[in-house]
Amino acid sequence: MVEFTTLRLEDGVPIYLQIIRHVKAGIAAGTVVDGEELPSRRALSALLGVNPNTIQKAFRLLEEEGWLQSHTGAKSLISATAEQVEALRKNLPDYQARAFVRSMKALGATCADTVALVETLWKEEEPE
Amino acid sequence: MVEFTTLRLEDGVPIYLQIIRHVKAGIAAGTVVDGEELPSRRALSALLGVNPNTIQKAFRLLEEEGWLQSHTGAKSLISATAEQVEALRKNLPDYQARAFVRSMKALGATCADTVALVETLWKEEEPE
DNA sequence: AAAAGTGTACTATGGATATAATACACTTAG
DNA sequence: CTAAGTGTATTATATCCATAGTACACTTTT
Repeated sequence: MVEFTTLRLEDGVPIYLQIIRHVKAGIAAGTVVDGEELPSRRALSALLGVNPNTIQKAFRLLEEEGWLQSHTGAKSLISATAEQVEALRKNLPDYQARAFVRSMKALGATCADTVALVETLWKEEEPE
Repeated sequence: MVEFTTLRLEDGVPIYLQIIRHVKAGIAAGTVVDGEELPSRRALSALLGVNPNTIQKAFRLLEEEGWLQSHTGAKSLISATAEQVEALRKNLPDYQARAFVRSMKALGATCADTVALVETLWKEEEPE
């Protein structure tokens, strides 16, 4: 069952996008695998305190992108081929890192300062 | 005059927020200083291809936060005390780095991998 | 003084996001 | 089989973002 208890919704970003990214991040990290079961729309709606239509929108878009399969009446399952996973694992971190580097350069930071900051925060942030 | 020619608008983030962040980043980087002149609402509207009301919203919020001063009929000027700048220079990079570290952890990346990726992209990205 | 430029305000419209409330067909568990 | 759970669809409402057009007072330039 795909976990959503670790998903903390932040405002400023559309909820349905945060749900989509959470699923993709799980697939890229390997904690979510092909064939795995997803919570129902209604259950996830209750868990996150979000309207069922918002969950449906996220799941519908994920299905259109080929990351899950749904059949009326049955539970939805993750769908991820090896090629899909590999592409995701390759592109997702790269994309995020590029945006980060760009923003840090805009702030006038140096490469060394940025790396030091990342290393410091990496250890500092919640040891799980 | 505060420069906006380097601002490349991306979609998915409200335009008025991108304008606000661009100004703040400039102040934090030291390329935008106290008393500096801003382009008029109409001029910046034409430059970015954005509605004047959107520019006005960004400038109004910046003024409410104390980053600029406007007087009807006259041009708007940057307002940034030493304390404001120092706080910005301290908090902005930290905030962005935290979000980055969190997202990279969600993708299952290691600290070493992340640092290596940042260093690689830092050199790669546009040498201006 | 006149004209141009600037800040500011207002109304109206359209699209995206999110909520609310139903409704129905299908699958699964009892 | 029956009931509960599930996916799916629909209509309506509210808010935010952005655009469009207009208007007016003030400042600066000419």
